[in-house]
Amino acid sequence: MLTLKVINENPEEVMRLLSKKNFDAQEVIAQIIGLDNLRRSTQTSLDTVLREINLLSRSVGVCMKEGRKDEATVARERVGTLKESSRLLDDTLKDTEEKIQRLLVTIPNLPHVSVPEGKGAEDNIVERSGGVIPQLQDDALPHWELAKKYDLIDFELGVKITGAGFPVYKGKGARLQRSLINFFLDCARDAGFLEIQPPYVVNSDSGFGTGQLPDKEGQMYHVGLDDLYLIPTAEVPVTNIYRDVILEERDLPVKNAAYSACFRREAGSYGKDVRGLNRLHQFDKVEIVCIEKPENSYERLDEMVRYVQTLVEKLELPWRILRLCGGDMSFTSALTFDFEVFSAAQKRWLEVSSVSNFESYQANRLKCRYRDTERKTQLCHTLNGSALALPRIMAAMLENNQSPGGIRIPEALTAYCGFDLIS
RNA sequence: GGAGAGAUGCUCGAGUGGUUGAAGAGGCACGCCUGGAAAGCGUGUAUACGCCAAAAGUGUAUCGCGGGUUCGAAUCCCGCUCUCUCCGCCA
Repeated sequence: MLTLKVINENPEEVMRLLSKKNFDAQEVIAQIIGLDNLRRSTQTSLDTVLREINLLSRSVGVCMKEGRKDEATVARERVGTLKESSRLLDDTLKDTEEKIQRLLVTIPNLPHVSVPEGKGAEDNIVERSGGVIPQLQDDALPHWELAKKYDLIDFELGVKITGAGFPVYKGKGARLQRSLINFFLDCARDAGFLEIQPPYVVNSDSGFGTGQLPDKEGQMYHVGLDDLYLIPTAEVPVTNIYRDVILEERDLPVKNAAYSACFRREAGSYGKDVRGLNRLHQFDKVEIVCIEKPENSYERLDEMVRYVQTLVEKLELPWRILRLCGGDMSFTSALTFDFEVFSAAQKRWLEVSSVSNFESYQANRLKCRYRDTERKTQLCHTLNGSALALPRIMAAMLENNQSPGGIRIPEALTAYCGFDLIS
């Protein structure tokens, strides 16, 4: 969430930037500023009353010791009346703080200046692209047909065991999954990321810290009995490592990478978009997370984007990078680059990665700070990106590399999976 | 799941009602000392919010979390969470 400081100091600027995200902040900003003024004045009054109570209480002790009982009684009675007003002020303060908090979390992050104007996906800007889109034979199959033909993935079996969106990978399909995970983790380590194996289930504090709660509650599977959530991405547990943490400047940047299964309810999805591997309730992903000093965070974002690019290149997939427009960006992001690979049989681009700088928006929720050179604490910037999500990589790989002789495995992976052809 | 013990600052650890944000030790930082280092000595070492134009300063809150008793709570009472030990179960 945004800090009160930013809102108080530049309300006009905040509103102007938010309009880029098609968010009209005028009313909520006015409310917050009003409530914040109330909060300040209430705290000032409360502090004054509490101070007097403290002084009087101490004097009671002194009076009793010196035998001045009458004075002590007077002080005691005075505290009694002050106590009542302090209770009222305290109620007002807490109530006001809660209201401010509730409003703050409804405001999305400010977009970076380089974010293009736009309403939706059609306004995203292609930043750069690479690879070669293969010319497939006329009877080329989409990946769900290939998966069946070569017995790589059984979607119906998943339906039986769990439900739609929980595929069962078999044989070379399963081995390919495992290879991709190891490949991505090894690449991340070579690029300087520390490998983390996080819990797949998190508490609500963690859900709040990264912004899934309260607004996106319906997107996560909830384990009611224990009030825990299945993670929608490793971003949640990994970023929450740094919740309520004050890092030293020398610790930055933090660069973590984690594989996890990801669970998403994807309520409301349907149709050809969700066919096969295109959208699942459970999938595998390697995520990279960085914590960085504010002045370096965009440089770090750039590094992460270039890193992800090396992955799609090694996998020999046709790719492009989109700079998301204001209207298509997530609630919490300041700048996002999406990676898409071309799935040649479906003849469409599939999103396989999203790399974002959240600036201090997540850090403010997380209370993730660092001590700068002047020993002052300030909020870190947090960034993350998929590197990469498996299913659509698998889809594009199967489709693009098919030929009458079978499906070719890109060279970078053969050492990991132990075969170079699926036939 | 059953029984018991506990939770204090970066760490260890004292503290059972009255300037205790918290003794002491360690760690860390800076300074002195040294040719350099060690040792030694000295100083400093939480966070949040408020007041102040700002710095200096100052007020309030925080001893797992929430509530209560009291003029006053780290200290007493209640609830919750977590950790540890023993038993049971178990990959």
